[in-house]
Amino acid sequence: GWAGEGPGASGKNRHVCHAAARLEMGSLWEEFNRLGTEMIVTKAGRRMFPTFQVKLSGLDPLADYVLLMDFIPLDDKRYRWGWGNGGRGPGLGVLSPSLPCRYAFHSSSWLAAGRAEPAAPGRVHFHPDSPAKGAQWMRQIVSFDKLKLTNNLLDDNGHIILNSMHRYQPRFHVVFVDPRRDSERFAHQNFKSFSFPETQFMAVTAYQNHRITQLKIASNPFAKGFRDGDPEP
Amino acid sequence: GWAGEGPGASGKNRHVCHAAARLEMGSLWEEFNRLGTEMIVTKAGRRMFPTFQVKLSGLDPLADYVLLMDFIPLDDKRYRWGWGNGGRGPGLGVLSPSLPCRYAFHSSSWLAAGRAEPAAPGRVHFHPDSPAKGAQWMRQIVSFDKLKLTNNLLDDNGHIILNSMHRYQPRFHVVFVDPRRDSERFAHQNFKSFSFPETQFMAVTAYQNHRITQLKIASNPFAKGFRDGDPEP
DNA sequence: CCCTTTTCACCTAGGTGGTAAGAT
DNA sequence: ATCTTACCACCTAGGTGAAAAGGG
Repeated sequence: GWAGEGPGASGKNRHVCHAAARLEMGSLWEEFNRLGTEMIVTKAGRRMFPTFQVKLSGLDPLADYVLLMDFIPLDDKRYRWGWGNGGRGPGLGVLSPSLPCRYAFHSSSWLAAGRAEPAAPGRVHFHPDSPAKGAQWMRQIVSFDKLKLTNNLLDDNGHIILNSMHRYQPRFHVVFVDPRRDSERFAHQNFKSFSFPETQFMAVTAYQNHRITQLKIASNPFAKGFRDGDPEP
Repeated sequence: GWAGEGPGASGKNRHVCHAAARLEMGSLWEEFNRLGTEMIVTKAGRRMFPTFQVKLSGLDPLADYVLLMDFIPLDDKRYRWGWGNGGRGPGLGVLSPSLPCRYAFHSSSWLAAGRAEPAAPGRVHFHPDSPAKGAQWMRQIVSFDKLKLTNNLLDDNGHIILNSMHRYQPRFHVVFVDPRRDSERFAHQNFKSFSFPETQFMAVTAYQNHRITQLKIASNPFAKGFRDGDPEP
């Protein structure tokens, strides 16, 4: 679906006010989201799967834009995976209305386990083709497949630093490169942000929900080695 | 070594007049050049080996530059590989003083065989990081490893089109992105070109000089499968 | 005969989750 | 007990020259 701009869309520069972004692979994202998406974080950095990809429209074909992503904590909680009631029955499953887990009855689920760790330095990831003309960005799908997630607070590879067992919302920003000399004064007008709720996820160092593991194996080409059954188109 | 600018260095824009480029892997290029470098061209496009790489200096760190390459015919001849005298003795080897072939006595050599084919459309290859700031270009070695050579006159992948059995000189160009509104009028002042004689080569569809083949196998990591003897650093 | 095309085994380079060991 | 790390087999993706087949 199309993510609307956040509050305060008024007063935006004409080069971004009509910008729109459609999330690609939306049905796959939703399939993961129904189970509770998990993303692996490692010391060396791990790519996201599904990859965050958007189709852009409404840009000025002749203007320059920078595209970037960041990740914001969805709440101030730390989570753990388990039963939480001493194993006498299924977990409550959902602590937040936005944390779906249909299968809590059959297995474990995510439970709040205290306050969030201090937020890591809020890094951003610039799309490596930045800057580029609006026409270039709109020509085809924009893919953030070079973006990597790490749990290493001292990372010096420019990867996105996240806390494991915390929940995050990816955000996508379109920034107009303002050629005016005093462009800093208009910085707040020159960008537009997009947030797709179906892309939120739990950062983990190892998968907790076995259904997530199976869906990753089934849909990520690089995990084909772990598929067992007969293939399907 | 450092390639000097061509004639007419005067009148250049101050953003390029001090630009300098040092060819990387110079000793490897010279080793190939001593034997008579050959580069494979294919329908699908083939990378060069050695890869054309330069270390830049003298740019304005804050100015934008575009980097690109093109290939110019070294003469108006078509060549063929063989003895050329009916097999009664070694070939003459060198038809041009700039076409070295130390080993003509022991094997075959390149011989002129008529006038050159009509020149293919003179394409250029933009370095994919273009445009970027001078500081970015000077930070590390600039590598043209995405550049591919093809003999397909109808190529629509943007590869460099060359005629097989013809000799070429790679050229490297540094172009200052002039922010002035009437920058077209200064286009001739805003670039600087570099030409390294040790990078000239013969375009071929299959290697002719067996020594070239062996040196490629010995030095290109992707050809390691064809090495036989014991390894060396 | 000379040159080009196609296919192939063999590499480099790097993205997967499994697994077992390690850390707290 | 829970979470993290390091290593591994197994993939994708794509760059090599050899060899055989194709074309003029």
